[in-house]
Amino acid sequence: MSANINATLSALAEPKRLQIVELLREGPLTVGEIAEKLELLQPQTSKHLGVLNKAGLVEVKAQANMRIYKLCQQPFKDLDGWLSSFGHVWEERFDRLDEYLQKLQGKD
Amino acid sequence: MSANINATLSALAEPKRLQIVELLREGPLTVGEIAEKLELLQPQTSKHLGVLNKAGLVEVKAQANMRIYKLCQQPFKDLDGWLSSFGHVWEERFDRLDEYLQKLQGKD
DNA sequence: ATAAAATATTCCTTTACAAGAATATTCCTT
DNA sequence: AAGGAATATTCTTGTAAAGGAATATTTTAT
Repeated sequence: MSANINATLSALAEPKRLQIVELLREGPLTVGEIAEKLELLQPQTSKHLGVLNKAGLVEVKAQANMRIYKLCQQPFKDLDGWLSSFGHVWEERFDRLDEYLQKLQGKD
Repeated sequence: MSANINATLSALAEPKRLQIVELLREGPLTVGEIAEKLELLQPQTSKHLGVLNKAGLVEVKAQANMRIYKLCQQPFKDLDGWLSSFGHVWEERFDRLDEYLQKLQGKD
């Protein structure tokens, strides 16, 4: 459903949001806990979580008057899949730069 | 030398730059070729390549009056490594949300 | 019903950054 | 040496987005 690498990368590119994601690796947390652990103000914590949620990186569950946020796994799997599409680049024994240079030479 | 995930993510978050990186998966290219294939103007192509270079995602080799750009592998490996640090999150059989909810219950 | 706690939302200001256009630089060719 | 090709740089402008402060919303407790 979501292989939107761009959206995932944009959401993760913001330092505070990256921190939030890293914190959530250890398990679900409420907004207040996230704000406290990362020393963020509550409003910006909520806003960042909103961005992460919109990008599909995070999901919420309401519990009493608080919201518990946890990571979604799909976008991370997608990102991992995308990264593996680079695999063959490193696999190649020869440096394709040499190949390219020879190709240039041949144009004379 | 570089495990700067933030820098890598920021550089990749820009759509055109992501395209450039995806294009370079298939091998080294000159600025002109990149600009042509992605239908970008040369100045912005150079600028995006500059950003990618500064972030360490790409390296240049001067050849005649052109510059050949190719991907660096380290940052992608780092990113892959970072992603695998999420592994244990999905591995866990039980949803830690349940665990968290029980912990909340216990606070009464 | 009211107050208080937890979270979300709005408004404003500031900043970062990408696009566009023009120009500068570098290197080759003749 | 001069001209042209490939690339880089500068300057300006427009825009998206992050931070701060204040306020609104929702839920629980009394």
